[in-house]
Amino acid sequence: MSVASGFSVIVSMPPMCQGCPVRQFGVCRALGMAELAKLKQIEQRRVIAPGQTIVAEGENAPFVATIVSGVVKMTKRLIDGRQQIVGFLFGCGFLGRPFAAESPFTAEAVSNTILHTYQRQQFEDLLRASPGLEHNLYALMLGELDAAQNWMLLLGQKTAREKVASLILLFARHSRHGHNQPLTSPVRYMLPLSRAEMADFLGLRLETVSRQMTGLKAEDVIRLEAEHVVVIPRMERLLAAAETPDN
Amino acid sequence: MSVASGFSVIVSMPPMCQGCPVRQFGVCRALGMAELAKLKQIEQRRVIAPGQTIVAEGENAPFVATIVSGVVKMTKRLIDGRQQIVGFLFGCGFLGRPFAAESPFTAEAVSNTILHTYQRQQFEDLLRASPGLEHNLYALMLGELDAAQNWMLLLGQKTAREKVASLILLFARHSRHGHNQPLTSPVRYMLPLSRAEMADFLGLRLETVSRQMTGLKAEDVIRLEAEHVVVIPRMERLLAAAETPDN
DNA sequence: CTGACTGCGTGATCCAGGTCAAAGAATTGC
DNA sequence: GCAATTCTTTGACCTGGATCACGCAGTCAG
Repeated sequence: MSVASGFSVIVSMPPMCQGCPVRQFGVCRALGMAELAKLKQIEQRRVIAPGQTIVAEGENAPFVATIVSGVVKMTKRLIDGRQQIVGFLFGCGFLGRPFAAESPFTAEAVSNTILHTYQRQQFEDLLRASPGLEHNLYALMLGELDAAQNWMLLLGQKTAREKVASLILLFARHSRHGHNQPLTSPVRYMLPLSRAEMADFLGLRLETVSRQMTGLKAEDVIRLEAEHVVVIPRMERLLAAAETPDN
Repeated sequence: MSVASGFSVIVSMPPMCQGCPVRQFGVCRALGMAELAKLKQIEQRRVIAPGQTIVAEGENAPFVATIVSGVVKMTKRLIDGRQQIVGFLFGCGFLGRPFAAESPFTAEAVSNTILHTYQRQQFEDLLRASPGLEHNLYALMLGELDAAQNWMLLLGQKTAREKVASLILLFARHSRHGHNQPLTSPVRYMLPLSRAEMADFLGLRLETVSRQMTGLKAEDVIRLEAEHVVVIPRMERLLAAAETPDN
C-alpha cells in the first residue's frame, strides 16, 4: 500500500469538460467560464489502482480531488488497529478537506479510479476567490454529512442482515448516475468490495457478512451472477430487508 | 413533545453582539458590519425547554438557527421505531440545512437552550448574497462531518465501555469554550443526558450504559458528584478507557 | 504440475451486550 | 405527609454476532 502520488500516472491536462459527468454534478458544477478555466489550469488527471492509498490518516494531504469514476473508501482507525470505513466516494464526489492541515481519514481506491486532483494550497486560493466553487463544495459536504448520519443510524441500530442489505442497496443506488431515481427491478450492477471491506463498513466481521450474504441469496433477495456482480430481482424485497427510511 | 415554534418565548431582538460567544466562533464569525447587520435584522431569539422538539424528521423546517447556549440532539429513526442520536449541537453550533426542503433529522433540546433563529427562506437569500456567511457555514459543517465520522468509528468498533468513556469525554471537551485545549485534571462539568439518551447516542441499551457507568465509577475513572455532575480525577485514565485517537 | 497465497464459505463454540424483571432513588402532585 | 411517576441500578438469563478452525476454490510463480 504505497501512497499514490508517487506511483500514479499523470495522463493528461484535459482541454475542456465536454461530456464530463463532474461538470454536471461535481464541484465544477454550474461554474462560470472564468472560474472553470482557473480550476482547469491547476487540474491534474490521475489514475489510481485498486488498493492504493491516496492519503493516509493524520498526514498532510498534498492535494484534494474530484472522483471522475471509480470508488474510494475513507477509513479511520483506533490506536489498537481496529478500523472502520467511514464513507465511500463515488463519481462526482469530492475527496479531501480544504483548509485542514492533516487528513482526518485514510483514503484508498476500492476499484480502479480516475481523479482530477488539485494542489491543496492552490485549490484553497481559488476557493477564497470563488464563492460559486465554495457553494458547490458546501453542497457536496452536506450530502456527505447526510450519508454519514444515515450510516450512524445503521451502525447503531440495524441487525447484521439489515446492514448487509443496506450496503447492497447503497451501491445499487450509486450504480445509476443521479442516484435518486426509483430504480426499477431487476437491477444488475457491480459491487467492487471484498467481504472484508463490507465488514469494515458495516461494523461486522467478514464471517458474519458471508453468512448474511448466503442468507439473502437463499431467500432470493439478491443473486450473485459472478464475483462482484449483483442482481436484485425484486427491489421492494431488498428495501424491506434493509428496513430503510432512505439508505 | 410539542414543536417549539408554537411554545417558545421570543425574548427580544438584540441590538448587537457584545460578548456573544457565537460572534467569535459561530456562523456570524468574522462577518463584516454590513453582513452582520443584515443577519441581525432577521434574527429572533428563542428559548427552548429540555425535551421540546425543535424540528421533526421529514418535516419542513421553518427556520435554521445558531445555538447560543445549551445542548441539542439530532435523532433519526427506522420505520419500526428504533432510534439513534446522530449528533449533538453545542453552543456556537448551527442547526438546520439551508436549501433542504425537509429536515433529515429530528432536533430536540437536551438542556435548556437559547437559539438565534432565522427564517430559512430569508437565511438562504442572505447566504446567496454573502460568501463570508457561507464560508462560516461550510466550516461548521466540516466540523460536524468530522464529528460524524469519528462517531461512526465509535459505533462500528468500540466496546460498550469504550463507548461510554468516549461520550463522557465528548462532553468534557465541550464543557470548555474552545474545546481543543488539553483539559487539565481534575475536570468537573455537567452531563445533561439521561441514561436512555446516552444509550441512544451510543447504540446501546440503557441497562448496559448504567452498568458501564458503575464500572467506571468503581475504577475511579469518573465520579458522580450529583445527578448530571461528572468529575474526572485523572484525565489520562479516561482517555485510555476511551481508546481514543481523538474522540 | 505443484506449492503458496488470498478470498470465500461454513461449522462449532463463546461471550458481550440485549432482554426481561424487579427493586431502589428522586421528583411531582395533591 | 404519601401516592404516583419517572429514572436508575442490579440481577438472571438468552442470543446475535464474534472468534476460532478448517476446507475449498482460484490464481499466480516457478
